[in-house]
Amino acid sequence: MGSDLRPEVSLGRRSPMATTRIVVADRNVITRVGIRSILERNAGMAVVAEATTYDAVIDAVDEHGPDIMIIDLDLGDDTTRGLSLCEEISDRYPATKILVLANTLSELIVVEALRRGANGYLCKNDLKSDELINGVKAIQDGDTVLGRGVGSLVAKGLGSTRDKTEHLTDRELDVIRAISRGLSNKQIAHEMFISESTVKFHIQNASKKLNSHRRAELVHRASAAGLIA
Amino acid sequence: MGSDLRPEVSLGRRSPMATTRIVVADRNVITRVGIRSILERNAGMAVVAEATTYDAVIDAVDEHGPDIMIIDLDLGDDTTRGLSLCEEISDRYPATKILVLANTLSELIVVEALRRGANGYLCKNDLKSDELINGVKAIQDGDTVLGRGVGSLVAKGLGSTRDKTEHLTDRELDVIRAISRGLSNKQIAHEMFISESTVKFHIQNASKKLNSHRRAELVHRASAAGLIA
DNA sequence: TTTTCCCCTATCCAAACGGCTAGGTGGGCA
DNA sequence: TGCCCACCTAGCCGTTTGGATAGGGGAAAA
Repeated sequence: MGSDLRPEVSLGRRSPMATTRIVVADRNVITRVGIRSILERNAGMAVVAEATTYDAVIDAVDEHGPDIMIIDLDLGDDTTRGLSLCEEISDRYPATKILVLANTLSELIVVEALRRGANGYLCKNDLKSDELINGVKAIQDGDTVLGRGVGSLVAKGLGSTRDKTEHLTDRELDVIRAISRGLSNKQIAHEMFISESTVKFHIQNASKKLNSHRRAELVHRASAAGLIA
Repeated sequence: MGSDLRPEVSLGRRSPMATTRIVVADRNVITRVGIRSILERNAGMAVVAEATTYDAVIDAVDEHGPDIMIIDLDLGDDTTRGLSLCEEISDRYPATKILVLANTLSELIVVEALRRGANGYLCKNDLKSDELINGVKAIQDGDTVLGRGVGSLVAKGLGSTRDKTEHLTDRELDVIRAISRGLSNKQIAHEMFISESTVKFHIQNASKKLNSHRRAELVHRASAAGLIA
């Protein structure tokens, strides 16, 4: 089912013995070293660069033009930038495949990443070594790889909530962050220089998008989706 | 400053050339491989076992009696068990030093871990390879190691909020988890087979401990502290 | 230019919440 | 044995919510 989404066939440029050149982006050394060890244990894969910031990722891709880019979206404190990064890389270097390696599983992020050009999405938790290796191979062959649990999540979301989900507006996020700090609508209104009605308006819209019916749930979902700190 | 907390001097049992035997507990392969690679790059350190569940940790320590145990508290879906694990290990194997390697930095967890026998607390994010290595060495020498940011956090918390913070009871956590799912007090009461009054009671107690005044904030704090998923 | 989207505002009402006080039970530890 | 603590229950009252409905303005895209 994965390959249906992006039906590109693998180009002939990959001879059987060529090494796959990989760039790894993750702010965490342990993870970088771990990925490198697992991949290089496998003949034919070489990690040619590591990056820890969004800008460094761009530089690394510019310099090495890797076959595959393995990236944790969560480099800075803003997952949104990681998503734009996917877009930028897949626009400028269509030949470079992107494998997102996330900490958390969030429907919102998964669909958004795929939409912006990611070729795969694996969740670090409970990932096995060979799943990583096979994932990389599959992606290089032009498949789209969704890890265990990810696929069904996306499938579920695609039918029902995709349209609602889209993404939250800036003001909606501001309001949610304020709520997470325990502020009442009145306090939020005052802080944001808007009326209480508007606060409620934003909350209701955000609630519909995240499919929640209580502000506590709203905060939790936004938090779990990595939308707020 | 770290060593002041636990002033044990290093025992003579460590000859200069002996290898340090280490057990690593983390549910994430990438992390396990990463830690192993970083440590074994260093002569004199050997990872003798890896564990991915609470029970496996106990088994591993029973079997290998390691010098150092590196553990991510977040093995199952219950950090509390990770904390009891620290207690159990430090009780039964006082010679085994415990280094907690956490994903998130939470005052609550840090103080609790130290109280229960952890000898160090490092945060994976932005950790450098040599910080890990030096941390392990320092811990083996009997020091208490608190990573960048962790120390000041604890110092800050020690004065002010320690007493209130303590820890949440099981029921309180259950209620918070239910709240995060968007349930009303009535629904929670029904689900937990208790009265609505009791639900409110638990919420109020938990709120005092986490110093919040609104259920949304409560959820957010518990979430940020890693107490709920 | 028309549509679309984000942002802002308003009013209504039932339900839910927070904060409080004041109790009762049973297990574990000193 | 008595104390502490986690757990459970009750009622009150003012405030805050959720949910619905019904608008207007401005900026950008189609």
